[in-house]
Amino acid sequence: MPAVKRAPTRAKAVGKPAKKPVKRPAAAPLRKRPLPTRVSAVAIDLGVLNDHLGYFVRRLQVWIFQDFIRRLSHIDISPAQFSVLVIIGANEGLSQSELAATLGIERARMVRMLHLLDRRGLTERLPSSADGRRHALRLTRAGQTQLKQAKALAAQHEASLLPKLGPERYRMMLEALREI
Amino acid sequence: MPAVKRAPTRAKAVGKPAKKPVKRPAAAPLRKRPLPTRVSAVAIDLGVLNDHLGYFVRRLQVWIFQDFIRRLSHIDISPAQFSVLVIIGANEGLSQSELAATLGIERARMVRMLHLLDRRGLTERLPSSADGRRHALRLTRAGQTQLKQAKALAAQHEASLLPKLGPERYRMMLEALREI
DNA sequence: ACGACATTGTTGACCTCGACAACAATCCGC
DNA sequence: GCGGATTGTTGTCGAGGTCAACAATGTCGT
Repeated sequence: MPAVKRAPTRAKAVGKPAKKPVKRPAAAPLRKRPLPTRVSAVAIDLGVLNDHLGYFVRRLQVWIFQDFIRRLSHIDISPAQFSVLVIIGANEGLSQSELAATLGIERARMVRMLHLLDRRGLTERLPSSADGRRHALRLTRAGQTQLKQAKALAAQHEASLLPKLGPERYRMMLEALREI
Repeated sequence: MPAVKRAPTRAKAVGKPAKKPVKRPAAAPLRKRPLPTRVSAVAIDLGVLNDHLGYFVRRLQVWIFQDFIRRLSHIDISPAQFSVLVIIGANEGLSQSELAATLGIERARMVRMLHLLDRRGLTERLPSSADGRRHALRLTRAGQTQLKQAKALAAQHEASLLPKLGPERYRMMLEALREI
């Protein structure tokens, strides 16, 4: 009986000393008669996934983000960070809550993000004149410079989407999505 | 000087005993003159984000997934799990690698996902007849039943998108995305 | 037939991110 | 002046993506 007794790979490497005998087998015994496997290189059927917008939107989003991340990897700016910098740059003095709500990011998450951007010297949190609770956000000089570079790279990224998606499809989708 | 000395919230609560004095202040000293804050309820400018397809695709994806998750919360099936069940159901006997590649999920991730679905009794990993390395995947009886329910709920979810996005926009986008 | 190499499934470890809960400081309305 | 809401903050949990290492197995060239 070949197959499937291959679990005990590197039993106890560095884990904590006390930790149960480790659920080694992982994939259960499974002792049934074999199955014809797949017909090999035959295209796999997506089934009802073909009728689900969410599936395709997800795939497209991941694909777009990968290209974006790759192109901005030089300056180490993630899509989320880019959106934060853009919004602050276009709305100097807004609060963290407004920023978070605009981008659909949790307030708590935004705190840590801004903390990082602060440490990198890209953003500032100034005391708000009217409201002692708020922080008025703005870009530092360095932040403005960085944002300019990021925008240039992001524009290249965006331009690269056109041929890959088809110019008509691209414009159609962008227009449709803006309205939603 | 009010504002911004509010960091020391719950200094050391439950954290480990030895753990540095904790980077308490978090938001740095910042001692500059205030800034006019925002003009309050004025709509926030998205800036160049308006020209980035990725931004809107991301927002749409998150929005769609939230609805999906909410509707399938009864049976506790995530979008990723749903896609896995659908693919297995439509391609009985395929391998984990094929499945992972089809859905754009890492092989390592797929292992743990299937481990969970196995434990829930929805899927099975049978020894492949031809290749001792592979596992031939398929749904258990319970998995088929569960998938049927999930498909019904997912169809409701999908139907709910139509009015919210507009029927023409919906069909246009689904068609466009399928081709990519 | 044998050995180098590729594939498959698996585990461990790390990191990002979303979601909650709790909290101090502050503001607002009555 | 007091109760309740808002803002920024920290801690914690869990889901996922990524990468490296490994054992078992299969494949191919010679």
